[in-house]
Amino acid sequence: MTSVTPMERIWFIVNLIPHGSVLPYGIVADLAGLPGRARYVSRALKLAPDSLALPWHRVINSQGKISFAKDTEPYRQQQELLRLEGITVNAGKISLSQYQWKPDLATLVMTLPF
DNA sequence: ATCCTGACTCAAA
DNA sequence: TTTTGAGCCAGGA
Repeated sequence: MTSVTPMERIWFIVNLIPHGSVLPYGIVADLAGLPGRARYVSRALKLAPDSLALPWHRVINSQGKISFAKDTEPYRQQQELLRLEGITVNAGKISLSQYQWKPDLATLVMTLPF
């Protein structure tokens, strides 16, 4: 009996976000089957082992903004990683209508380990 | 159990 | 459009 923990579900979803795309915390939670737990997503990313090499920078908040204070190193790092994928931060925001990943749900569900 | 914290969200102002 | 405030929900002290 293999059990997939809530945190592992989140890591799984984040790992699926394509290069050049982003996804809000709340949507990641929804796709992971954990509606209403956006804050849990941020915690899961913080605790994720580096060995997983998750594309954590592709997760932003629902307002299209990076959720780190803009005068911090993590903020600058995330902004740079996104820039390398062709995603620009204008006036502190990222265009969700332009970059948000919209997976084919029917296909996605079949790939889920949960 | 109680209180505080946070890589969140939504609605109201 | 930006800022607040209340709501939210695990974790940790």
